[in-house]
Amino acid sequence: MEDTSAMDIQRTASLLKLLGDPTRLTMMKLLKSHECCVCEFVAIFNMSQPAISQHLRKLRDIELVREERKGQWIFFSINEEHEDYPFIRNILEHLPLQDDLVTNLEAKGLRISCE
Amino acid sequence: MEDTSAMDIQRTASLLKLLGDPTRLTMMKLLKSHECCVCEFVAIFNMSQPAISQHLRKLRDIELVREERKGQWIFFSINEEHEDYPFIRNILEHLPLQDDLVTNLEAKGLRISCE
DNA sequence: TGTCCATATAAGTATATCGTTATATGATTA
DNA sequence: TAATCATATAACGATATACTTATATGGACA
Repeated sequence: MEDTSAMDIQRTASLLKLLGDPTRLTMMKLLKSHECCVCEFVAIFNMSQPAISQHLRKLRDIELVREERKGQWIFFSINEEHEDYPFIRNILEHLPLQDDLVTNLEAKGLRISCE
Repeated sequence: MEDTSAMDIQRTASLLKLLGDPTRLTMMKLLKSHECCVCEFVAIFNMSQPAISQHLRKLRDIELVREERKGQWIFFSINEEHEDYPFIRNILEHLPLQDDLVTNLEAKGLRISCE
């Protein structure tokens, strides 16, 4: 029988491992203040669309983010209902705002809006 | 308003990556309440001595832990002076105590003490 | 001084991770 | 319905990671 506290360590370690990638960590910080769609992330990170899609899948697999289709696009947002969200929010609050990434997108006319 | 002591995304990501390993995360949690030497970790994690040594080196490389020789042994402790220690402490406080690992060591007579 | 013991490093291997390009999927819309 | 667009998946390669075993190092102390 496994010790339940060891499982907590285990789960926390895999959560931290997921957040321990600069692309995913920035994604999470960004999503804390803005919903974003895949193509926006592609523009922000200057990375291929599949690479972005794979990062988002990892975040979604453990339900750190949610997706919602709006018109042509699928928007991702932080799942504030996640059991570990308070813990995650704590981590994200230690990071500098990444809003300039979105501002730059807007400046280039690449920001998607669905109003 | 965001916390003023904002951490660099890149540096935070590599810190989280380091902590995102169950062995190292447990080590850090343990070190928060007990100094431990390498051979104690070997007994606790049931892992080879070089494996333990390599994990500790990673933690020491970014100065999360300090080492101090006491007699034959080298004891490791948490570096509370680390710039990011408050952040790290926050993470560790989210974890269940791992003191039973040390208690079990004592029960087996494997706990090293230097008095 | 020489031996012993704890720890560190070296070298090698298996697996994981993160990117790529090519292709599939599936909703939207013309 | 067919074309289009955004996104997902597949397949693959390069590099990183986390172990292993073998060996080196270096302080403690007989």
